[in-house]
Amino acid sequence: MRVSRIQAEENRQTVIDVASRLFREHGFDGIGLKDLMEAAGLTQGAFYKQFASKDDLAAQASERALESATRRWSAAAEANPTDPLGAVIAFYLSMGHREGKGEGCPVVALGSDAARQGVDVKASFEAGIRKYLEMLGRWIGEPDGAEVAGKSMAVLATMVGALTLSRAINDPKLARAILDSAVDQVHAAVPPKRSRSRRQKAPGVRQ
Amino acid sequence: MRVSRIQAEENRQTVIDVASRLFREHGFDGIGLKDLMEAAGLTQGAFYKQFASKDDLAAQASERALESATRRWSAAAEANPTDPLGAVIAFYLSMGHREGKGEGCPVVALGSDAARQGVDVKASFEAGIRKYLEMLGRWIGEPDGAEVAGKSMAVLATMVGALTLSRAINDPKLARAILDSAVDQVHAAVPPKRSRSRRQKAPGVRQ
DNA sequence: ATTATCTATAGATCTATAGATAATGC
DNA sequence: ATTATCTATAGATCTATAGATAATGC
Repeated sequence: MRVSRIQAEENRQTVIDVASRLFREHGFDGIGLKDLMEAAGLTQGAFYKQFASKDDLAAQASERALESATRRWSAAAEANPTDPLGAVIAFYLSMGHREGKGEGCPVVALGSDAARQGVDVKASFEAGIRKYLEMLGRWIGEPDGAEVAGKSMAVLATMVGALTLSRAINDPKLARAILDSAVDQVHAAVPPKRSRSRRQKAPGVRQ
Repeated sequence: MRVSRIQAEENRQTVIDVASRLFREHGFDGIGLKDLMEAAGLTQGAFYKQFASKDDLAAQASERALESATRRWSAAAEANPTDPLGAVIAFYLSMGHREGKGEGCPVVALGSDAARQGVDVKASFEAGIRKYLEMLGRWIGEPDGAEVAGKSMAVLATMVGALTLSRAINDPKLARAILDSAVDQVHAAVPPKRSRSRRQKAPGVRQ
């Protein structure tokens, strides 16, 4: 029943991948080790040779989920180099993302859960969130560079909040209206490149 | 061991109140009926004379939590009639709110959990969210009234997202920066009354 | 000889139900 | 007589561990 080291490492990676999806779908408390291991093609007994505890897996699966999410942002941005922020906003604030919890943003799928977890899970989230902010900063960045960090934070908050709200309600029309409003607000807060510098100098406009 | 109808109804209300706090602290899956009932001063066996199931309590406790949250918004607004929105923003986007999950906004404390629940829990959240939007709309409302609903949604999204992000990370400095950025963005999107109409007519400024 | 995985299980906990108890409400 | 609450328990599930098994790696 023993497998090679290479296979064992592959199995470990599969467990993390599977967990990053199933935790997003059911929450950390909503799925047990038995189901997680079976979804990875193993039995529950193999778990503790690979991970110290369920919390340990939660931290590693969170890290993996955030990595996958930031990679998706990069891919969307690279596919649309003239408007990377617009491309990310378009898929993030979409009804498809609302419905695709398992492959979607872990901050929304597991944000409430993460707030109840220990430092390791929160460290995974913090690293991913910093990565999000870094990317946003690059796309929002202006010649003078002032307030870019703050604007990135506010934009990310709007995105996370809109998707959270859209998923907590039944009515798909209200959900879509919330997502659309968030798109509008981000576009207003970060004017498209062509007219950005002109708008910035308009009097009385903060941020 | 039997109590009067009045006392029984009081007990039921206590269970809902206690659950609205403990669910926010531990999540729907993070606390059992035994602990919930004991926190309300009863034993587990009394539960099913009062509620049909744990899901039933989850829906009622969500409703109660949202009612309590919208009441808190009203109170803050009435205590500061010249700037109700500013008053709500100030306590909502504060480090105190970040630390007070059990008495704080249920959309942030239970948003990820609510997305996995059935229609009843989501209906409780939807009603509370509509109430939030209605209040924001009243405070943001302009003479022409255009786009108020959309702006309310975007503001609520920014608030919910910023608090969610602040709780998912370890670093209190980053948490505070995120909350502060959200305050700035809301103030930028909704200029204070005195100068609102002037700012609205500035060219090139959307929303 | 080592070890990745398996089967089996300990011990705790979960939701839900059953039957006893004792006070209410008619 | 009714019923709100209690004690007790069924049956399922949870995390974690123990010991067996069989293939790897030396």
